[in-house]
Amino acid sequence: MRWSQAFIPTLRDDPADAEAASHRLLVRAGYIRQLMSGVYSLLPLGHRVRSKIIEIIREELNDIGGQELLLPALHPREIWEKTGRTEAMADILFTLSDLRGGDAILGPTHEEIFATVATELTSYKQLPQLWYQIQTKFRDEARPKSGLLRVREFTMKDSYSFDVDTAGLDVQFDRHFAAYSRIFERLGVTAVAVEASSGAMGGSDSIEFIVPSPAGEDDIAHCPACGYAANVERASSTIPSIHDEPGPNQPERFPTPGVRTILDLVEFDGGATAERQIKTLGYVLDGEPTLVLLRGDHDVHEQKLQDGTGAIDIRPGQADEIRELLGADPGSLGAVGVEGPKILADLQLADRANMVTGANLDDHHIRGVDVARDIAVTEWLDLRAVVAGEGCPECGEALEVFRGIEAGHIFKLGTKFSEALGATVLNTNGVSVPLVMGSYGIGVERNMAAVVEMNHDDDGIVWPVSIAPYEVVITAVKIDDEATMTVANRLYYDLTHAGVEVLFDDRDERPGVKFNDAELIGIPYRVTVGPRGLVNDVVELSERRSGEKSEVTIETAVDHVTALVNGGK
RNA sequence: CGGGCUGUAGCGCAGCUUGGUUAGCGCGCAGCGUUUGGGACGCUGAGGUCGUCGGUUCGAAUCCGACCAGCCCGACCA
Repeated sequence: MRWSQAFIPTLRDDPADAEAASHRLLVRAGYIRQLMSGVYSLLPLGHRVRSKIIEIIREELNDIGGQELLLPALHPREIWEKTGRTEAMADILFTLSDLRGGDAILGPTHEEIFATVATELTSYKQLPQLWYQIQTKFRDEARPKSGLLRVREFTMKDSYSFDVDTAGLDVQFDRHFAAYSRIFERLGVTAVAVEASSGAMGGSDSIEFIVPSPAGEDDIAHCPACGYAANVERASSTIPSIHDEPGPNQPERFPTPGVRTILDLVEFDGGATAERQIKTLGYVLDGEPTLVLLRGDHDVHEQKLQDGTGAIDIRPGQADEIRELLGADPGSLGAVGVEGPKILADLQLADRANMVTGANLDDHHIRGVDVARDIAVTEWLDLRAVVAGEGCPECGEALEVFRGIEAGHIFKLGTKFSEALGATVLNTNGVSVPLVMGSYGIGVERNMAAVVEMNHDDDGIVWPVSIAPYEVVITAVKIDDEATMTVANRLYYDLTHAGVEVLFDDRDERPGVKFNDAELIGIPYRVTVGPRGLVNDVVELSERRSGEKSEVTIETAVDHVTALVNGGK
């Protein structure tokens, strides 16, 4: 491509409000433009990168036996009703109606639709099957942000496996794990596999591939000693146990004027340290008032609350709801003697005694609380958010917590979708059994952004050769110099015919502008052609990532570049 | 969904408090000239329903109201 003819609108100024480095660079370098909140146009450079990412994914999926198909983005609502996910995913569904008044949904994911297609499978002899598509998803995120990292319309490679039993599922799951690892390696990102919450997908197991980056939105607990890694939505940890002094035979109420918080009670004369307090939170789970109990210095993790209870709609109770339920305002709540609402207690409260909690009477607390004796706990759950420094559940060493981008996610679904949609086959015994499914997703544009997050410097993007929009840029330093243009044109022709993707900077710009633009858009290699080198029959070859420059003769330039490009793939 | 903020030329912004000629600046863009191996300079010029609708007023980018859009923090999120 001749740059003078290309649509590459680079910008001098940073776009407003671009907090993520990848967003700022992709906009400045002319890859993307925002159309509306969470919706982006991909300009030619962006489209080229996207296409290359897709091709890598496609190759790896085909390699593990995947067959590509393409399902609609527009779905009838009634299929989604069958699995209950019009409820479970209600807050992100784009919905619309057609001219006949029918309800439709823009697909946020495709388990239902693939399962519907899979009803055509009839025998175990047809299994295993692995189907995938590369297609546009729509999710009405409440708050899109960080450019391509969190959007409302995006391309996803989603694959679905169908097996007659869980052993088959395990095989397909492991194959995806391997394929995803290769994909991220080829894309030029480090992705850490971590245990994750399955959320609204349900199912038994899921693994996320996380690209470490402060621009991400997931927190990962990681053990540097043994390699344990899990999303904090699911991570557990060990903490030192607390020895409680024996308390009174009965809990006793005492006045605590003005005490509203855990910290207030720590500082209150006659109060208690946070470890000796019970924190009582009022939640509403699927419309049902519920008390959530944790140690005073621990925080609830709502995803754990959701996963532990199976509730779909979770929200903190309003002040008036809590007062109606317990008779006191937040700040004086407790579960001692409470009957009626479900009481969920964090595992760390088990066996604790002589603790302090709210009395459900403003300005009063209760001390000497023995959890087992005094509180009618409905269910014990792991509800506590893991904090850095706590012990690894596998080996006990101190955990680290880091931020990352969810670049891929693989799920063992089981039979939830196949049962709901009637996707069954006959097994070897002639018995009709639901297909055992897995689903596996990679967000294409999000990975584009993740690559940029991990591969940039002060001058701009540094693409790996594998997905660079062009592999080489030829910079003609002086376009009105006949010798320069003769050599540059020749190189452009020869390299292109050698199979190298070349961007030929033949623009009427000053050299500094051309160098800076080439670095901003991140082309891995640059061949600089100008009078200064041509007097010695050489051109300059430079590598974007290292900045290293070398001179090669005109005759050997094509071979050098071709070797570099092929070596970089 | 709660809180905060912003909409003025392709991009980044000033002007609004205190209403009053042809609404400005930087970058970018077009023409001409000088320049030319790391973001050049001069001259000339094109480009704006001041987010939308309504109100107040002799007069609204400016004051008032509603709406729309976007951004940030939080909540939420396969």
